Amino acid sequence: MIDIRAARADPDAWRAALARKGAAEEFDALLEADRERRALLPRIEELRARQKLKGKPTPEQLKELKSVKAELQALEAELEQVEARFQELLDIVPNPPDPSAPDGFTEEDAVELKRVGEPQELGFDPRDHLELGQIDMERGAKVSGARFAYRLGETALTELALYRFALDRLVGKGFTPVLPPVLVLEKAMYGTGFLPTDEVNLYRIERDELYLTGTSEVALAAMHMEEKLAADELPLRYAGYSTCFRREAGAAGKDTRGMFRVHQFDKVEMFVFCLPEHSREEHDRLLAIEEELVGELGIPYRVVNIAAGDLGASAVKKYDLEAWFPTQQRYREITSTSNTTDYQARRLDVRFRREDGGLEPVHTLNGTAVTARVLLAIMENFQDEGGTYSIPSVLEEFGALRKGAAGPG
RNA sequence: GGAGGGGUGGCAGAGCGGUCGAAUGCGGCGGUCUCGAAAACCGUUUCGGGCCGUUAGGUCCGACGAGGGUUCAAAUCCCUCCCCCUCCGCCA
Repeated sequence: MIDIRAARADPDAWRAALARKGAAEEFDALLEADRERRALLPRIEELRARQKLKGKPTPEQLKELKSVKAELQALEAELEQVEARFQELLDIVPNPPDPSAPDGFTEEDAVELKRVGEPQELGFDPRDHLELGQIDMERGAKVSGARFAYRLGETALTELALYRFALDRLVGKGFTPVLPPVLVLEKAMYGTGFLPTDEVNLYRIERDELYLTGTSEVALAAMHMEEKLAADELPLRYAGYSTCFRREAGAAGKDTRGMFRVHQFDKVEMFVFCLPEHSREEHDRLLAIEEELVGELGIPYRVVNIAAGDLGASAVKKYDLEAWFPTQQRYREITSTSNTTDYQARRLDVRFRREDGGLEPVHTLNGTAVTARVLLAIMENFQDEGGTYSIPSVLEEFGALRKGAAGPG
């Protein structure tokens, strides 16, 4: 949620920034609800003050108190409605974008920052991951439905090596490795901003009122919810490894072949809690780490700066790292890192204490280290004419075999 | 799954219809004392919000696991839910 007092103090600047996310009207409505709320509050507080009494009331006082109560109940009912509307708007007004996020509302409005590595001239028709790896989508569909994959044999080992490689590198950079829960309470989903807006993309366990997380970001961010951190323990940097679950509700018909877009995949995620004055540099640092990992693997990629209107509600700025996929003849997203400043921290109520004693929300950031998609990029980019692919040597020590086997197992 | 106990300030722990945002102890912070420190003593020490004020601050409201109810009035009484602890059973 946004800082309503800051917004109230400088409404024009906030409105202009939010307009770039297409949320100017919601912002206006929020300010209006805020005004109504603040008109009502003093009246209620005054009545509550009158209601207070030490000791037993006299009959005359009792009569007076009963009339105060009636008046109070009417105003409180009114306030309840106003507050509900205020809260509803506060839930949906997004974090205003950083000035350095480009204008625009679509994927195409993203600005390319750089390209690294040359896509290889293969000189033959490239095979995709289904032809190169031991991946069984048919049985996945039989057992779990569309968009579920079995990875077998060497493919399974190589995928695991990839996660182990990423965790190893992150631990070397001071990240704490975490195996988090993947089922979380509603308040964790709400606090991280996936609810109420992304409800349709979440798997929900109705019987136990739990949600399956679409990224370990949720459990990592919520780990410190309702906590007061000490300034000197920041930044806290975590590297979570977990399976991720997504309904992909808006993606019908998109990326339907293979395991490029599935309901269940695995991911190593970076998550940082830091001081507000450090979040920009932390964001650049997360991007640098993503580049380093993909660079070590030798995958050709580009970096894009996502347009303001294409950002999620929480992010003020987002970089995507896109790998070259020979069969698609284009760059596709493999990692993404966002600075969510104090937006998540406010919702989750994660604060820290300054030297002078003041409590304020921390800043939070997230970034993908690797996902199964990186494996697909490895397969496609390092394949040979015979239908096998070579594996980056850095993965060998983590249990990947030197050569991938050809064709499904 | 069964039986019992409990959730109050940074921690421990009282309070069990009004004078309680809350005794007391510990811890923290400031001070006195001291060459310095310890001890002792004095003071201070929750969070959120509204309004007033340029600031310093003032003032009022709310919060005793969460939500609802009773009452003029709830930490205190009633209901529902959540969480924690102990024992037993079950599973790993």
